[in-house]
Amino acid sequence: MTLRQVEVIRAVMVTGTIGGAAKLLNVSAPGISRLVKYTERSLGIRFFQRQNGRYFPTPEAENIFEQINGVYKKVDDLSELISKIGRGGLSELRIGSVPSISQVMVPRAIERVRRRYPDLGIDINILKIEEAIDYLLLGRGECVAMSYRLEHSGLDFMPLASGELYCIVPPGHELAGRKQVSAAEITRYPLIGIDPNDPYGRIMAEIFARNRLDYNITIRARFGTTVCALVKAGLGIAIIDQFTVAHGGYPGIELLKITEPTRFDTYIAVKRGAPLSLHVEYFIEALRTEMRAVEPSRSNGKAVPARGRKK
Amino acid sequence: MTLRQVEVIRAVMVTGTIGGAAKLLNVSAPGISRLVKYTERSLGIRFFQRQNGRYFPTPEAENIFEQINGVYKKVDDLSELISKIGRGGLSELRIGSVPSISQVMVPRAIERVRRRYPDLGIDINILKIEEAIDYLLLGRGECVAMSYRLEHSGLDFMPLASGELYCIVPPGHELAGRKQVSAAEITRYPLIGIDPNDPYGRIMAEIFARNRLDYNITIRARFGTTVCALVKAGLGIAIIDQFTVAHGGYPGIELLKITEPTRFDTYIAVKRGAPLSLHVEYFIEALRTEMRAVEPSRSNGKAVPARGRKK
DNA sequence: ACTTCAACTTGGCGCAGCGTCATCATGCTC
DNA sequence: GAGCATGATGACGCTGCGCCAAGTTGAAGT
Repeated sequence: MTLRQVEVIRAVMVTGTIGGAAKLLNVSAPGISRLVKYTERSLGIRFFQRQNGRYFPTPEAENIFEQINGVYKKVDDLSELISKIGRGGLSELRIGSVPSISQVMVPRAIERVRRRYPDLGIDINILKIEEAIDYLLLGRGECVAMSYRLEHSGLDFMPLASGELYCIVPPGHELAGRKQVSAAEITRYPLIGIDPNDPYGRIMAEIFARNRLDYNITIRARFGTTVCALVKAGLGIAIIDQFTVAHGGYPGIELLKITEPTRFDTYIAVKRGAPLSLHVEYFIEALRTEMRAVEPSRSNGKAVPARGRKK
Repeated sequence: MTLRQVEVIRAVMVTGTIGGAAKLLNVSAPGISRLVKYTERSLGIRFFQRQNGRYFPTPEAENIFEQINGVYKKVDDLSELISKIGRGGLSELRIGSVPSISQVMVPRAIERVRRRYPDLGIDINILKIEEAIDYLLLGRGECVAMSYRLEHSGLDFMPLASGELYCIVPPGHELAGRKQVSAAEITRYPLIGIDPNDPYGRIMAEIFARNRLDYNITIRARFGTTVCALVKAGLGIAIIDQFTVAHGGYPGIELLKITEPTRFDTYIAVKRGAPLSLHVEYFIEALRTEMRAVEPSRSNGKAVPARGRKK
């Protein structure tokens, strides 16, 4: 007894004719005719009386009809539940992100996720570095997009994308309109920066350190967006990762390429050993796609397989 | 969503492994593996987490599991009902027969029916000719095995089998041990017969009429079995159709072939236009088979199709 | 550290269920 | 009696799903 048989029998009972059932099920009549006959033969039960080319149920079939409808209803319930879950219902995607990535890239990735799972509940958290570990370990979320990798035996890191750093200046600034600037030039202006104790701040600082340049942070902020706001307000210039300002993510400032090579690596952190939900996998893939799309240069060929996270 | 998929998902959930499910469903593991994967892919839902070659349900699947069990239960109910009906439960075979056929042939046919439909309720009626019409027209039964065909616009007749007539004598009778006797010889003894007004009786009488023989009925009975009993008691000899006494149906008498050709036709009568139940069709077929098996001579090749009653 | 084992996965193959269209038989309608 | 609608049947092709054999991978045993 297959579901197909139940379906077909029911359709014939409902419509009363083979052709009607065929139309109802969007198939051609011969298939229905054959399947009904085969089913009757294999079960040893006659469901229908043929009377002048018309089908009507036998007394036995009346009994069966109720049961069939019961089965059908249950299957309907099941299908509905499945489709609800298929659209993301009944479950929640809980993810975190450091501020730089959450500014532009995460919303774009989330938009993709929403399209794929319209009913999915989504919980996004902006986390500072130190919060991310607990966030994952305590199961408050499934993954965190981070701007560097830290060693922790309870976490796994997967590379996400690599970007560059830019120098941002307010419009009308002396440097505005320049194609690119060197690190040395940057140090000649009042700088707005992130606390170098913060790993994010260290990334910014590293470029000067590498070139043994002295620099002077006039204002320290914690988030890249704050930095942008301060720059926009004309309080100085700054260095920032490209993801924070991608897609015109922060209007009213100008981006300047930095002569020296820079690199800004991002990662997805997950709790080690915890299986990933389908949704979060989709999110990670979407985020990776979005971020690689703005990567400065990359052969961009191979897509990292979604589940190859071990080793 | 096919029932197969539900079945497989459930089996995997229950057993926890692909192999276990395969064993449970009596198929090989690759099929299960593939179907599960295909189903997950096509529904966009992950039912199982793969962990160290072990399957366990995702949180979503837990929800679905209940529903699947519900479907399963309903399908089980349905299967049970179907198998009950398949064994003949919930319905009744109601048939009638004239005495001559009911004596030996009907029970043998019914035995076949019982084997095929162990749970089928069976109602057998022994009917005199005149009762048969009402029996059918009022829907008291679906068919009647009769020993001749009558014209009635409300009934249809289908040929059943043709037999011969025999002369029966008590053991020790003068004719006992003879291979065959002629009609003329029979008339020399006291005869036990059926009322010639009764169509059944007329059949017996016809053999003498055809040969223009005078004969003398000393005792008149109504049923063939009564005739047999009277013969057995030594009260005379008689002519009787072979079906009544087939398979040693009436021990204690001797059968003598009659020299002249004889013929005893039987029919199945059904209400015209009324559809036949599967059971009664099976019964008719069984009865036909039984009766043709004792027919004196027939190429015995072709089986009349069960439903070819029209025209 | 190497082997072994027990799972699942993958590839290749074959059958049969069920889809299609074309054609035919039947009973109803005008 | 011609035309129409409905099913039945035949021929044929695709694909789901069965099988076996061989390849992975993590866990356990020595």
